[in-house]
This record gives sequence, structure tokens and C-alpha cells, in this order.
Amino acid sequence: MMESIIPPTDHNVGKCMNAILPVRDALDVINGKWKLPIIISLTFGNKRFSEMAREIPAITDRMLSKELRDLEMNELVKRTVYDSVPVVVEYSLTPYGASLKKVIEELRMWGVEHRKRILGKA
Amino acid sequence: MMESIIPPTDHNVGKCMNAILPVRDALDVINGKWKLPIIISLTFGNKRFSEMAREIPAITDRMLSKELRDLEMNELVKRTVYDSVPVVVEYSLTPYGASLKKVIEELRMWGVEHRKRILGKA
DNA sequence: GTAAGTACTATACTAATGTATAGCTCTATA
DNA sequence: TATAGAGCTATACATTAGTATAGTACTTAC
Repeated sequence: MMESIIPPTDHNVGKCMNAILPVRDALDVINGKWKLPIIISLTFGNKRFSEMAREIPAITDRMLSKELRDLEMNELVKRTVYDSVPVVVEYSLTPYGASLKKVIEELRMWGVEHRKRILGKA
Repeated sequence: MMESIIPPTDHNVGKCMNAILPVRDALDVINGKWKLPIIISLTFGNKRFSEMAREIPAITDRMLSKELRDLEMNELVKRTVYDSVPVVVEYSLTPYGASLKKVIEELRMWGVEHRKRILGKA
């Protein structure tokens, strides 16, 4: 199996780009270590800043703050300030942010298998 | 809609971690700007170095070389050297690398919608 | 009045990622 | 003999991502 020594320069360069470009568009929005964890945390309900800081393992305030701003700009996350007596700020997923659910689910399933694989070796 | 002002500190912190940790395991392997594009390019067939360098928009030799090494270490990509008369080096996806297909497909579909959304605004 | 919580921002730094440019060995081709 | 691939590696550098630590303004609880 796995023979080939390269097929006669096929013309799927276009096909290949058609697959790569949308994925790069997606990656531009959800890249980095923290954006998906933040989005995942919000799929479990609306959260305040410090709740998220507690729930997301090892994130610093600075990164949480920065990434929330990014996600808000890209309209994946909504920030709502309630002018209650100590001010309460609530973060929620927009429907657009929620549309990442299937991506996240596939990634999670793959990650579970990957971890099994790695632990199997150690 | 979208009322809430935060529900009474619910106890889904554990649930949340169970979702976040596998996704982070997955991200550890496929993070960065180039790994998925490289894998995608290989889903269209085995490739030589310079073919990939041509097919993947704007990648430099250095990054291609570095990322291929990473992917090889994580056993997503296989490197085969044929001792033909000019030496030919062929890269291919391992079955493990191919197991990312569904993740990539979801990401691609999301990316297509995302691009529509962005172009709709401009 | 002190501690602790909420929601951050500021500063300073390191490490990782990515870019630009060049060079190497080898071979086939003009 | 020079040029152009193939498959890289080396050097230098810029940019981005991420970490560590501290501090602010406000408020309620002890």
C-alpha cells in the first residue's frame, strides 16, 4: 500500500485552494489557545468575567479580557452591562458564536481520541 | 429575550472542563496558521515539498519545512524518501492524519458561511 | 477598617510564530 | 557553462501570543 511516487502533476491546485481558503477564514477568527475554550464556556450559559476566569483552566485576566474583546468585535460574543448597584457585566454567545457548536463537537471528539492515543503510549 | 443576569452559581464547572480539555488537546496538535492547510493539501493526494509550497497560498519554505516536521512527529504525516536518481521525497497523510477529515469539513463549512457574512458587510 | 470580590487595565517580559533573504547539493536541460 | 528545478537549511528579524505580576475603583461582608 501507499505506493505512488507522485501522480503526473494533477490539476487539483484549484480544488485544494477551495478547501484551504475557507478553513483559513475560520482559523482567523478562532485561532489561538483561548478563543474556543471561552466560547465553550459560554455554551454552558451566560457568564461573568470572573466566572469564566475560574472555569477556564489557567487563563489569565489579561488574556480573557483581550480575547473577549476580539470575540466581541467578530460578533461571536455579546457583552451586556447591567447598571445594577455593583455593575454586573454578562457575556453571552451570539447566535453566530453558537453556530460553532458542530465545529467544536468534532474537535472535542477528535481530542478525546487523541488523548487516549497519547496516554496509551506513555 | 436573552434575559438572565446570571443564574445562581451553577455547578457545571466540571462539565465545562470536560468539554474544554479535549478541545485543547486537539488544538495542541493542529494549532497555528499552517498545519490544517498542509493536512488539507495532503487530503488531495501525496505531495512533494515543492508541490505543497506552490499549492498552499503564501507559505514560505521555512514554515512548510518546520510544520511538516511537527506533523511528522505527531504522526499525522508520513515522510517517505525514495532513493531514485534525483532523490524524491513524498509526504502523505497517515490514517491518523486522515481522521481529521470531519473536523476539517466542519471548519470549512463554517468558514464558507463566515466569508459570506463578511463580504456581505463590505 | 480590613479583607475579599467584581471587572478590569497597565507594565514588562518571554516564547512562539511568521517573514525575508540567501544559500546548499544535486540533476537535468538548453 | 549557465539556468532552473527539487528539497531543503541558515540567519536575521518583526510580529503576535502568551505569562507574570500588580494595581485601580467600587462594594459588600466581617
